[in-house]
Amino acid sequence: MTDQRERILACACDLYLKSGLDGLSMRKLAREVGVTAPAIYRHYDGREEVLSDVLREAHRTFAQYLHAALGEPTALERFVGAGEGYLTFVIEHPRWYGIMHTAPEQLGMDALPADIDAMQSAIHQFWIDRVRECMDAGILKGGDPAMASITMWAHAHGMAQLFHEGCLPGTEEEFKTLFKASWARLMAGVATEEFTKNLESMVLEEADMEMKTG
Amino acid sequence: MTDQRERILACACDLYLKSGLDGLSMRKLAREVGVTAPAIYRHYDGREEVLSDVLREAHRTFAQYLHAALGEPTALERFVGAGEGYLTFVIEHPRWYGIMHTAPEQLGMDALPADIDAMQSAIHQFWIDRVRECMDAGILKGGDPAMASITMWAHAHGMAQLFHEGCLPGTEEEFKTLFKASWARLMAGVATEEFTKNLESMVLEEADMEMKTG
DNA sequence: GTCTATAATCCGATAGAC
DNA sequence: GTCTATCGGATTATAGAC
Repeated sequence: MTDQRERILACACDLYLKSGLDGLSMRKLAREVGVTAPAIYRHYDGREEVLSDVLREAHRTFAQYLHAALGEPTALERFVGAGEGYLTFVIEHPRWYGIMHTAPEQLGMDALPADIDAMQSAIHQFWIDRVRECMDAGILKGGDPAMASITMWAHAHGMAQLFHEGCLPGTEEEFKTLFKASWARLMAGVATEEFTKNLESMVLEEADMEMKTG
Repeated sequence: MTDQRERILACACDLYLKSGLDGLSMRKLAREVGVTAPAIYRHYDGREEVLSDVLREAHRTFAQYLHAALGEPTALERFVGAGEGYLTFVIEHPRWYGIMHTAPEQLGMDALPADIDAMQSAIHQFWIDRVRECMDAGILKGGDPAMASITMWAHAHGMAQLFHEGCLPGTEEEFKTLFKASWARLMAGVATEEFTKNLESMVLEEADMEMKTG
């Protein structure tokens, strides 16, 4: 029954979110479902396939948090809304955020399943679209939206990681404030205007040239 | 003999750098050293203590990469040099970078040993000092150096993570270029000047206020 | 579809001989 | 200091009865 497979997946998600990757074994999963271990193999080929489904659920949930911003009327609000969705997901679902950034080999896979890879690409593309919108609206500086989105993506991802590692002091609420203040610094730039003038002509254009020719 | 303990540590580092955390078991370590497993316990209380020493080596190496920048004559060059040291370490030693950002519990420890915690603090402080120098030199905008350094730290860390996860396309050399271009964007800011003017008066000051009163 | 039973591996750690 | 031998536990996964 597909019914039972869904029950198993639900339990697998619960178990992972509660105990982490190491806590998600076929035996414990079976106990959680209320059957014995071999019964799981009737519905899943092995642990790897279970993890794939859990990972799929993580991406689905993450995409929901982001797509909520699509209801906003302006490019700026969709941009900010997507950022807030990201931030909320990071705070509310650290474990799901974690598995999404766990190397496939560590999950016992040689490579990511194609459909999950496609979900990642779609999420990445969603971000690029939000950035392009804001470029067109004169909110973000012009240029390649994919490049600018990498900068913001890296910043957000780094903040999330440092928070989850406990490298940033404070509670969740303080982290939210810290995150937004840091984002604002990224928007405005950390260097002085005088220095930036020199930097832009020296480094930025040179690097963009290299990227286009390389 | 301390001699043998050093040999074991060297093998443990090799083994970890080659096979990762899961590949570093007491049995495999013993085989690598050329003895049997119980012999390791004469020099180390257990796996946890071995991992502590490996982690210590990672921090030592990382600190060396950063401190090389202290030979530079100006604040800007020390700042840039530290950034390049960071980038080089990230590229040359992904596994060591990885273990430095692995949760203590995942290493089988309840907490980080005090001396390693102190090494982390020293590294963090080193960064804040470089930022403060550049603020004093008029290169970076004024404010709390610790806050500005978090923004840059998060960006660099995020770039490193995305690179190691394979989320960023390209070779190591292309990543270097990408990293520097992204850094330049962080220095100059991603938003337009018009938008930044509004943002600064709306969000940034408000957030800084919250941080100071909170 | 689920069960019992079990195979086959791996692990950390220890006792006691030498 | 190192060995052999072993304990006690975990895991994935399968065979075959029901």
